[in-house]
Amino acid sequence: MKTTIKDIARLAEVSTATVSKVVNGKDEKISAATRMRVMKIIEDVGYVPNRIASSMVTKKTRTLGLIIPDIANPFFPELARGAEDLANKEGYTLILCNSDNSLEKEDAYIDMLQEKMVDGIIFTASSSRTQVSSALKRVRIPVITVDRDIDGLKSQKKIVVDNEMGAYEAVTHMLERGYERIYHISGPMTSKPAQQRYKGYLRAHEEKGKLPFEDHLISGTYTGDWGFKSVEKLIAQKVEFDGIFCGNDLIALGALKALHSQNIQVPEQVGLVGYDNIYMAQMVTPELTTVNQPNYEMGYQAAQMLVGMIQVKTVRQNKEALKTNLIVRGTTR
Amino acid sequence: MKTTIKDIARLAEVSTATVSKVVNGKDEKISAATRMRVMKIIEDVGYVPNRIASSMVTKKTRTLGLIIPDIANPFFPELARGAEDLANKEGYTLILCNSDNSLEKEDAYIDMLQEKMVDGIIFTASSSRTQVSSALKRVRIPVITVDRDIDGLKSQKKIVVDNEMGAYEAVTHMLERGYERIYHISGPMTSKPAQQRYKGYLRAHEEKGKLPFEDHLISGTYTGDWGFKSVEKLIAQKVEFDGIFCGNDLIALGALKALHSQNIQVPEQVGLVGYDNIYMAQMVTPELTTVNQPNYEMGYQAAQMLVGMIQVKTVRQNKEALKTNLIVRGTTR
DNA sequence: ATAATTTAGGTAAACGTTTAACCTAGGGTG
DNA sequence: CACCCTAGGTTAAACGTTTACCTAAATTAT
Repeated sequence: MKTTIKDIARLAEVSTATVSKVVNGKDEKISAATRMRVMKIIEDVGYVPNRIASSMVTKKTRTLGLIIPDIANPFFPELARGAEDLANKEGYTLILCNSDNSLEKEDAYIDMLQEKMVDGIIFTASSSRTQVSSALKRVRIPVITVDRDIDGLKSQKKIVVDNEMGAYEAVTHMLERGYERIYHISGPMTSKPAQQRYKGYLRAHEEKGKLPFEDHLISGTYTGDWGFKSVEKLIAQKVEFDGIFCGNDLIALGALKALHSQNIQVPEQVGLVGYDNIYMAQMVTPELTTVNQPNYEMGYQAAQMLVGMIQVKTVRQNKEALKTNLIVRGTTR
Repeated sequence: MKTTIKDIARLAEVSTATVSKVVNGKDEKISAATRMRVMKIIEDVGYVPNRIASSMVTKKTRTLGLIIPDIANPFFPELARGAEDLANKEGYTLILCNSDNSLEKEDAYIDMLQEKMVDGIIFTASSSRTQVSSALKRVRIPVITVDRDIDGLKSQKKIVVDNEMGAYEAVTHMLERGYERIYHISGPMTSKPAQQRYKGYLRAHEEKGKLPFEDHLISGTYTGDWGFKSVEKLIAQKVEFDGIFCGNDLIALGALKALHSQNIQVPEQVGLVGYDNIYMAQMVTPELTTVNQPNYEMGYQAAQMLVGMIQVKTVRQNKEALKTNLIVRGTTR
């Protein structure tokens, strides 16, 4: 049978209130002698307090929920790591939820997290979420959306990055280095970041006085396979191009592989730029030029903002916009 | 104020017991009419049950803990994903803990998870853990160790892979393809998998009647940087070699990058083999020959075994050994 | 028609904490 | 000597469920 606070109280010949105070460090009113005695007994019998019972009365679980599409997608581990680091630092614990970009799974997780009384949720919505679901309406705890915000979600706080600017800088860089026919292999255009990056791509062309040519947008999924296949197709169709701006690094890495397999020289014949700056971007040859998205920071700041919301009712801002920066490496000349 | 089961009971003019039964589907003894009435009210007022309170009485939280060194290390996201998938399927939720290979953090997490009354823990120990700590001794819930087991942990169930065999097959393959001077750039030799893989490396040489040359073992960390630097050093020292067997894919990818930067042809001049078969292994050129480690499966089966332990007291086996398989791709001739 | 059984639901204790409110003995003050 | 403090506790209610056991009414068996 598990030992409870009552057992400790009995052994130490004090009340449970006293033990509780010692355990939680609220021991200003406890004499040193008593405190030592209680602590010794706790140590001896290996008592571990039941936080579920605490939560019952304090109404705080010191647990956060993290809903992301897929932890196996290299974009998310760093974000998760950032969130977990802040959570841990503040004494919180993190529940990991993979939604697979499915609205039903997202909703199920939202309900589940609420049932488990998490203190707040960090939420990267699926790219197909266009409106607030009933599960989302039921939410009565703080929610931070990160990377992708949700139209119409009331009292939403968000962490965003300036996707348009990131893409704008990347494409401007390509144009200035003399690449002329730049395709854009993007993720699903239902996702906000994809839309914004595309806008940046367009604006860069505009400002250089160029009209992008026809069919320059190749929209699909955020996977290496998609990048590989798209480039293969481009080559098979013998279309002309000397640049590819990819919706993320995974796509870019797939594209790079396809270019290599056709013996197309990068960056001499074709310039290639990714987005996200995942760890692997610098592990390939040539190293990938990419837009650094502060993934770790996003997770960290999201968690920080969330904890802020939980602990004080009033949060100074409801939007934190992080900056991207272009990292020029070997895939552009 | 949050609505509770009592509110629902009052509105539906039934007892809380009835509501509870309806919510949990234990409604054989509830008339259809009553059930419908209760369900409608739950829907209308948006009642969400408090699982913390349930846990108080059932003593089950339907939550699992996952302790790994670092989710940002590409080896772990898939494992985590596998674990989460099974957990979710069985109605469990997963708490993510990054230990950074620190014994203190591991111990802190173990205590924390116990305090939060998780039903079980999936544990990939840090490579430096040589003995059971006091936190580990305090554990009174099921623990599954995966990939790395812990000597002396009583009643431990484990998921392991045959590391020695995987390495043996990889190195045998290299020897048979004619590579003669094969270095082994490994992870930290305190970790069991590193030791076992090294054993496989040795056995392969032995069976081919070769004595490995001096200083063939270069032991460090499981990072791309380590692979890169080690190869750079080898080259700087002008040592002769025509093969590298790496402790994991990250090391191998770093090594590949170093070889590329020195214009050494892979696989013609030097053969290269990794270990783990992470997603990125097939995204580089040439694609990396590697030992497939069933990461997703490991996580999935660990969770499965754990849930089994939780739900029935008796589990048929306490060790599941998974098979690796060599995937020959482009970095060996 | 009556006894026995089934059906549908109610009652209340228990789970392990926290915490506001209360208590008490000893010491200091005027 | 009456009064008030303070230090160092204690008491007991509350948190929101589940569930073993109970009961009244309805049905079935005899």
